[in-house]
Amino acid sequence: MHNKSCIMRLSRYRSALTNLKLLNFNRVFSDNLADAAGVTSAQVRKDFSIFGLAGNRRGGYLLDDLIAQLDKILGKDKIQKFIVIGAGNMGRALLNYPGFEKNSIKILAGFDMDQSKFAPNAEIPILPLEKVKDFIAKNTIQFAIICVPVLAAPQVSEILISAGIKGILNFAPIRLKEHEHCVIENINLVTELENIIYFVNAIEKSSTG
Amino acid sequence: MHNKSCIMRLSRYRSALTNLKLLNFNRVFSDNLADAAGVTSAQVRKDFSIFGLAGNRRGGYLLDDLIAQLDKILGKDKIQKFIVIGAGNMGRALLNYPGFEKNSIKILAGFDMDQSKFAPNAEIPILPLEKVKDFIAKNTIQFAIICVPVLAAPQVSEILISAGIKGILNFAPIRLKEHEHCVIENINLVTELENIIYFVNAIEKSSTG
DNA sequence: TAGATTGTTAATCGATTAACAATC
DNA sequence: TAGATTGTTAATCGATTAACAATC
Repeated sequence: MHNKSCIMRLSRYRSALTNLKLLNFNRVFSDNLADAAGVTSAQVRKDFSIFGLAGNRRGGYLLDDLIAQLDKILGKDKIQKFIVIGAGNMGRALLNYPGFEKNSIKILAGFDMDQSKFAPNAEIPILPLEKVKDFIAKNTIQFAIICVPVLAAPQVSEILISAGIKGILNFAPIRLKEHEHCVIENINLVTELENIIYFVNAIEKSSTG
Repeated sequence: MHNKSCIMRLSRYRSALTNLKLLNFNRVFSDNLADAAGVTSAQVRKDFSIFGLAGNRRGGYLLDDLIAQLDKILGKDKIQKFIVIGAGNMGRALLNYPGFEKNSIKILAGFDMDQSKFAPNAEIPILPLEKVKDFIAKNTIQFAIICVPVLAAPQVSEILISAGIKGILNFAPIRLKEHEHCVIENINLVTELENIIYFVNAIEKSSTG
């Protein structure tokens, strides 16, 4: 099994390659791609060799080939079904995010505890949280995104995991621990901003003092 | 200067500590905190020693002390002013995100090109993009969050940097490159989800095959 | 062929962890 | 004092990079 940053890079390569394709490229060299993805060319070739992605020693890599193979590795050769828990601002933004569909990511429904948020007849329905277990089973959902308040998050993750969810992206500002039967990824918006704030201040201090 | 993951950990420690404080803790041991933040206790002590955060060899660390010192390091001892560019679903979700204010992060305004999004009299106003430069100058803003479509993102970042923005969090699905005068952090939602999908599939394969 | 790029190995680099002396 | 925890040094580990032979 490979490590997280390696997989994140594969995903970035793919994203960069689709941009290059829009510019009518047919082939790329490790150098081009490295530049677009913000890594070194040695890193690109190393990553590719790990996953058996081969090029031509003189002509680089064929764009279509490469994208197709990355799609397979990243599970983009079939639709991946998601649900969103919590239909607050962030939850609703994700329900309507236009970038998912063209990336084989489909959000089937949202869930909330607050009656005023329900929208059972919307294109992507928002349903009561107590229906989530049934919904997961009926639609064989593997993935969920958590956008509930911090206090609700641990409990919600328990419910999801016991209902059979295998992968969670958590936006609630509490670190949900990795689980034996479920991959969990945490994004903490405040932490991301604090990181930026720190480095801006650090640069200022070092240039001032 | 320290590396990104170290600073991200400091931020996570802080977040974990405020949770422990809610549970009426007065002191923590490196062990407790490590558990709450998902790292080893050696890592906690190492990080603390780098930043001169000292404890008591028998009594661990005083919670209030620790939080106050982390606040200083992370720039939380004063209000950090942000703007949001792009008032689509994601942009508006961030404008209304309740977790920022109690973390010394204040969003002063949103900006968009689409007239139908304007809301100059809202509590957090949404203004025309062409006013962004003036607004940044007048309000001495250092930080921005980009939530515009992928094609607009590079141009928007240029505008912001030339207007004096020093730190950017970018949600558009294109990697904006680090800039001499500006710290840039990219979050690509699709990449995060692809990462989860990959590891769920990898686990399934390894347990099946 | 000559030139350029891949694929891979070995070297480097840095971050994490283990271990333990200091000390409360 | 005995016991427990910090603070720090040295060892380990793994990821990144440099370099170059293979080859198109």
